[in-house]
Amino acid sequence: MRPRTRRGGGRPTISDVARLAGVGAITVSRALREPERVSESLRGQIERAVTELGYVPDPNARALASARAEVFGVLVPSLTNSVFAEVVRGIYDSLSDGPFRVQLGNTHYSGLEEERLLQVFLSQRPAALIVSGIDQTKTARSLLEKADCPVVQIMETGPDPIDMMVGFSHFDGGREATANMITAGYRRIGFLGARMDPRSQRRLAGYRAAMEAAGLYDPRLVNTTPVPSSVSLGRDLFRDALAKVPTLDAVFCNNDDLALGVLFECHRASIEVPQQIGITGFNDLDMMQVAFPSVTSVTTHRYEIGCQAVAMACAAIAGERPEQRVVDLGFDLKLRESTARR
Amino acid sequence: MRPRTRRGGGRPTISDVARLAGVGAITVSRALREPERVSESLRGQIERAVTELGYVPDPNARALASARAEVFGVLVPSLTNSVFAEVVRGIYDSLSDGPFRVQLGNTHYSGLEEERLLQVFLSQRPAALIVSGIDQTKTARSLLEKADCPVVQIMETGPDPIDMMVGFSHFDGGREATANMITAGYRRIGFLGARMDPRSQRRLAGYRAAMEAAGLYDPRLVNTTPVPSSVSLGRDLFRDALAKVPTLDAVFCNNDDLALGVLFECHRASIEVPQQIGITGFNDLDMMQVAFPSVTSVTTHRYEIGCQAVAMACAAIAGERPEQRVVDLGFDLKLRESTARR
DNA sequence: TTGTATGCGTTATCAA
DNA sequence: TTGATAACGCATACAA
Repeated sequence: MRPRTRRGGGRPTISDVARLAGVGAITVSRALREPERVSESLRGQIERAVTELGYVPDPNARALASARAEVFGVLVPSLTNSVFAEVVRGIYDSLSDGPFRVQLGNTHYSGLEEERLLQVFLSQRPAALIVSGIDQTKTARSLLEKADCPVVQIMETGPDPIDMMVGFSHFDGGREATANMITAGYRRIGFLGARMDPRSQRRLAGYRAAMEAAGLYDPRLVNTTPVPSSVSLGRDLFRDALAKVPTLDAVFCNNDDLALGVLFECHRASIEVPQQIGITGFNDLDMMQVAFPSVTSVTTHRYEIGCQAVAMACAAIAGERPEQRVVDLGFDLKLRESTARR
Repeated sequence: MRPRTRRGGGRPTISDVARLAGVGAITVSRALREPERVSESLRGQIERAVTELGYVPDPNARALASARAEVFGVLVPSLTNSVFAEVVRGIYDSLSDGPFRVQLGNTHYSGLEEERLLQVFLSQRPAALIVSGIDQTKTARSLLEKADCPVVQIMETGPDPIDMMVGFSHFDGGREATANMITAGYRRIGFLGARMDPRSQRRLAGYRAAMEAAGLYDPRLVNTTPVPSSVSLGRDLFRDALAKVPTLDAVFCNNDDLALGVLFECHRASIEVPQQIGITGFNDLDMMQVAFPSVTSVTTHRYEIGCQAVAMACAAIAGERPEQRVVDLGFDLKLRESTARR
């Protein structure tokens, strides 16, 4: 019956450090978290003891004792969609300095999955939560409202934020992209959309608004599918659209993958871009400006959205009142060869 | 002086459930983790109590008490590189059923970053660790060897695994891709490489082996840069290569981004593919088969690597001895129009 | 199969 | 500025 058996596997604890430094455990704890509240002499001794023992705080014990984990819960609908991958990268990069870890969840574009993951995340008492979009289910929204931590909705702006928001207007993006093609002289402008999540729906709404304003809207021009987006799907949707409306003279694509599929299909079928068909994409991936012809697209500030979301959450954690709860990072319509008719 | 103040914010605890169900706390704990070890009648009462109270176990308390967090630490060099994004997706999907969470870290292709993150991850006592590549620093390798949890190295196979491995041979991939172009009749085959991480280096080594075997190797054919890969970089590297070796008649690209950049540049400069220039990529993104002309590439089983890594780690956690510690998932060379000369 | 006592490593509370 | 004590919520060890 060994009374001093350590279950944890012999890692040095805060008490070991305290003993070596000749101080109380709580003083070590403070020296680590709020160094300015500990006298300089003790601080030195403690730092030395920490180094000598190779002490690393146990985040689990810390979270249990303080009822607060140093974790940012992040919920995105997809890990491979490069748009979200870049947002996530922004979040990680912004958080890499501080004490916070990231807990990433993939909702697969499902509201129910989001609810489930929210429950899991909440059980850890995260320091902040970042969720994608503004269309949470009633249950999810309620969970987020009750969460006693900052919440940032990202990717979109809209009315009635749960707490804070960073994003841009997908409706405006769709409208401007479409309006530009109308200005360029295109008339039978099709809409190609995959997945059709809420943000895609709002880009479609923007397209429709622009088309109706010009008296050009025709429901037969709209081609959508719930299938996830891909380059090959862009090709297929374009073929369908062309078969349905042979007079089609342009397409606004839900995203750049689709646009690329359209571009390749035009090459293959010897359809001239931008003369016979104009193309506009969305998100402005690197390849769009390299493509031949280069493709008009809507630049979105994805990485920055991630950074801004973290910045806002950190400010809230620090107790600062944000000057604005909703931040619109906007977008930029990049005009390129694919819509430069004449 | 309230003796019964709860610091944790009033969430129901396992004791609350136990009291309501009229059993001991430890029985609730068991009913949750090993239901088969609790009698059916008690199990029913406990389940009812859990539901009624909305009890959710506290993962931090659980980790502290058991000296083991239900967390898979995953280290990848990039979050946006679609190759790793898909591996990560495989990991997440495979883990979504069980109790394990994912702790994802971005090493930015830096060995030092990897060491740092490893320290952070290890402090949580993860259930398993998944790391990318086989070129860990000495320190990192030592940390991994001392970690008392399963370790899986992914993306590559090689000798001397730390614990387990899932991947394929990048050398063979590069060699076969190159050999195919030689067979197709190309002679002045250039190598285009970005980032040049260890896996890229081995693909280059495979290229070189194939070229030397055919007596075609010429160092001036090799164009590499430490700059991260992108479509635009592919275009630039190709221009450089062509300027340096005007007789260039094919390129093996480190990855598909570069290959796409080459393809677009060929379109722009009216260089015929595959007649004047043959192109082979690596990874076989969806777009490669849709491109015009379609692009030969090496399919790698990224999603499956993630799934397999999780499966192996879970087996090890369950105490099963793996039949093989190193799993080679191979690759497939997809022959397409871009190398179909004649 | 079930329960009791105790420990996990840290921080909050309150007093000195 | 520093420290003693008592949680935090759960699981291990052992006994019944």
